[in-house]
Amino acid sequence: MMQHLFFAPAHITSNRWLQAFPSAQMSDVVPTRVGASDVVWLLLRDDLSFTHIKNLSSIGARVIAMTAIESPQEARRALEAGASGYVHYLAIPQVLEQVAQVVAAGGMWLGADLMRQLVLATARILPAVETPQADLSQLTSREKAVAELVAAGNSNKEVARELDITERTVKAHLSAVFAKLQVRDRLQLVLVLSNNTGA
Amino acid sequence: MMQHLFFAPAHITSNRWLQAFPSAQMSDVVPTRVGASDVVWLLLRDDLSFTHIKNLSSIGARVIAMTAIESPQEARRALEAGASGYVHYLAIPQVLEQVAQVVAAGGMWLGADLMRQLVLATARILPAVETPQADLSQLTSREKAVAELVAAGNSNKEVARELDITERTVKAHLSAVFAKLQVRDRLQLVLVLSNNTGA
DNA sequence: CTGCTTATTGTCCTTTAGTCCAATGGCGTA
DNA sequence: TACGCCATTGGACTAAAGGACAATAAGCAG
Repeated sequence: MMQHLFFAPAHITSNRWLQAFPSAQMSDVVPTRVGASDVVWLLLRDDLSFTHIKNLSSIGARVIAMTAIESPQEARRALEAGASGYVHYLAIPQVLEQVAQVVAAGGMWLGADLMRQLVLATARILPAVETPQADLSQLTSREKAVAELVAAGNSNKEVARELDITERTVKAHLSAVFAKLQVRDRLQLVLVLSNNTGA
Repeated sequence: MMQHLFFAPAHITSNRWLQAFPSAQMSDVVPTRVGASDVVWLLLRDDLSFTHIKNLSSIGARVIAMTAIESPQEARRALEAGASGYVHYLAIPQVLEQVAQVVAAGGMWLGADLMRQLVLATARILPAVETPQADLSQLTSREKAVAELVAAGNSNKEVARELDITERTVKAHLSAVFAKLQVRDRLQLVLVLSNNTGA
C-alpha cells in the first residue's frame, strides 16, 4: 500500500489529487523523511526540482514528475534524474491512479507523445509485455466496430453511414459499450480505448 | 512521391483508403512488381500474410500491416516480418496519412498501446526525437487550460467548475481552440492532443 | 419448442455541444 | 488617447448526444 505525497506550491493544486488518493498528503516544502513505500508527486518548476527528484529517488522514494506544460526535454530530464513517471498536473484521477499503479509495480509511465518518440528512436522492437485487453473482449463484434469508429472521432451519423446502419442502431450499440466499459460518454470512450494521457 | 497499394480481400475494404490516397490501387492478390517507391497496405489474415510481408519488404517495398483486431503479438510478428507500420484497417484518413508519412520517412508507426509496452520494456530511455508542438503554441494560456481539461474527458460544466468560470466562457475558449487547431469538436480535439491512433 | 443473446429499429425526451451575435473591462503598446 | 488582444459573459438558436421504453427477427443451445 503506497503512501502518496504531493509536493507543490500551495497555490498550484488540483482537487483531482485527493480524488485519486483521498489519504494523500500535501506539502509546499520538499519532503525529507520518505522511503520505498512512498510515492512523491513533484511539480516541476525550476532546476532545483530535478535535484529534488534525484535526492528523493536516491533515498528510495518513487518520484513522479508533474508538469504544467509537457515537453520531451523536460520529460527526459526528469526521468534521467530518477523520476518514474511524467504526467500533467491536471491529469484526471483515473490517469493518476494508472500512473501510480504502473510506478508502484516498478514500471515507468509516460504520455503518448513521448512514447511515440521513444519508439521511433528505438532501433529494435523489444519483446513487449503483454497487457490484457479484457475490456474490449467483453464487447460484441458490432459493438467493437462502432466503438472504434466513434473513438476515431466520428459522429453517430458518420458511423451509421460507414457501417450502413441507422443512427439509432449506433446509439444502441454505444449505450451498451458505455455500460460495459464503464464510461459515461464518447469522450471518455476515446480516452479509455487509447489509454490516453490526462492532458 | 509514394505509390500506395491496398492488398485485401474484395469484401473487406474501407472508403477511407481512397480518401487518404485517391490514386491508390486495390488488389485482392498479392502484388509482385513493387519497389522502393511503393507502400503496400496489407490486411493481416493468416500465417501467409507474414510471409507476404517478408517477401514484399525484402524486395524493397515498404509494408504497412493492417488489422481488424489489434494485438501486441500480431503487431510484433508483423514488425519482425518486416512491416514498418501496424494500424487498424478502419483508421481515419488522417491517421493513414500520418502512418504513410512516418513510414515514407523511414520511420515506424505503432498505436499507443503498443508503444506503452515498448517503453515499459525499454530499460533505458533513448534520446528522443523532438517533435514540434506548434499547434499548442498558438493557443493562449487560458485556451490551453480549457483544451486540456476537455481533452481529459470533462464536460463544459465540469471544466467551468474546475476553472471557476462560466460554461459560456468555456464554450468561447473552446470555439477559439477548435478554429486554431482546425478540429470540429471536442472528440477530435482529444485525438489531436493525444496524437491518438485511428482505432 | 423454449429461452437467451445479439442486431436492428422506432418514438420521445432531456441534456449537452457548438455557433452566431453582442458586450464590458484590463492590459500593453503606439 | 486610441487601438488591439485577451478574458469573460449573456442571449438565442440549432444540432448532436444519450437515455428510456418498446419492438421484431435471426441464430444458437438446451
